[in-house]
Amino acid sequence: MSRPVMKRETIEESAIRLFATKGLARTTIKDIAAAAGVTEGALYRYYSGKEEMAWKLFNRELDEFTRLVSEVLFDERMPFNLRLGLAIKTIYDHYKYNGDRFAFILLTQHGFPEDKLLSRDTEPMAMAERFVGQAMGAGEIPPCDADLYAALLMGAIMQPLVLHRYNKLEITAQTHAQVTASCLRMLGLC
Amino acid sequence: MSRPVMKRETIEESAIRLFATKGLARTTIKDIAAAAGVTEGALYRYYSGKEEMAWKLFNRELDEFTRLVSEVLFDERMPFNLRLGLAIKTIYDHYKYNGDRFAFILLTQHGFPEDKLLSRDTEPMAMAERFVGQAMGAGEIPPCDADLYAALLMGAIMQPLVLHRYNKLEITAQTHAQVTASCLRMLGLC
DNA sequence: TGTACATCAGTGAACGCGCGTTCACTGATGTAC
DNA sequence: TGTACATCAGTGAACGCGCGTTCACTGATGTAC
Repeated sequence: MSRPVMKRETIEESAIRLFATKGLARTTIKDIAAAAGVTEGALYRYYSGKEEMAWKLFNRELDEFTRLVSEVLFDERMPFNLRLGLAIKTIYDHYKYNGDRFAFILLTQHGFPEDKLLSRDTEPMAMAERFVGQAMGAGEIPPCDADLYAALLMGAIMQPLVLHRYNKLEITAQTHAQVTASCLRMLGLC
Repeated sequence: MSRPVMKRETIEESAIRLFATKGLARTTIKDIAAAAGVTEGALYRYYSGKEEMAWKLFNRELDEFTRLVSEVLFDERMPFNLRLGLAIKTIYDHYKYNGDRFAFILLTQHGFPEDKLLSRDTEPMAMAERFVGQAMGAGEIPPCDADLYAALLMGAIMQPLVLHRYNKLEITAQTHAQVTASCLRMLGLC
């Protein structure tokens, strides 16, 4: 048995939840510590500071998201339209069951300094672009700017989730299917 | 002639530019004052504080944007598809010629406390929803959730601009036309 | 088994600095007469 | 026209507080013998 009942996970969950709801800047170390039931110093056993913690958690969650979606998006046993549909279902499910973790990467990305954002490698955008590129190469999508279509796709898929987070849009069990249908029409991938 | 050469506009322009590039939280009063060529106290002649200034500027810019787009989006002399195309052109032009002002409303919205966001009335989303609703009522768009389609539309239109701001996507003179075509396909409005 | 020591997650109080804010003041411009 | 005064945009220095961070310490758990 590992030595004590470490509070690391509790701290990280509290931080993510607060970052996702109040934003990076408005969340203080004191907030996080209180939510996690520890004192403020405890945080520094695991991270060198607030900024580093936020950035590491952000990368962890974004990598996890990209991995999850890539798995179905590039499963070559399925046709492209089915892959996209499953990817969208995966995204909406992930949002449904991990609202805070998802909202964290969805809403706080603009809170980091630009140079940090630019240094990331496993971008979701690169993933989307690769998908569109492959479908285009296979002749399933009319020739186009893969990166522009990737942008349109990501924007359309994510915006409903942002709005839902602000209680401005209802999301039902059918929503992901309607989003999929719309995206397929947009891409000309039917 | 109004009394002195007031620095108010300079301060506001500097603030918007800094907010748009560094974000609300990372921009200090000292930054704004330095960029505007005034001392820090000058700001308080026009605003009661940093928060109030940011919020007022945000509302001003968002209202201006909504007004601009509404003008063409609800011009009943044109058919719906033309209206949407012109609205998208208007948006992309506004971004092109007022990059900082646009990026300010595009990127800093998640930096305000949620209750402030919820109190706004002239939402761009409401505008988009109204447009989709009208087109649907006229039988030009197959029946659907107007609010979901509005979300998809807004997401698709805005995402390329966000990415361009981070140097992750090129935008050319033809981009807005490609975006329009994609959106029309998505809505089934051809 | 019991005793002495090592480890280390978390404490709690203090620190100090960066930040937003305040305010008595300046000096240029406009107004009264 | 000239003189005395009012106005008020912007100054500059000080303030104070909220915040992230530090660090000597505690006490529970594991290890050596």
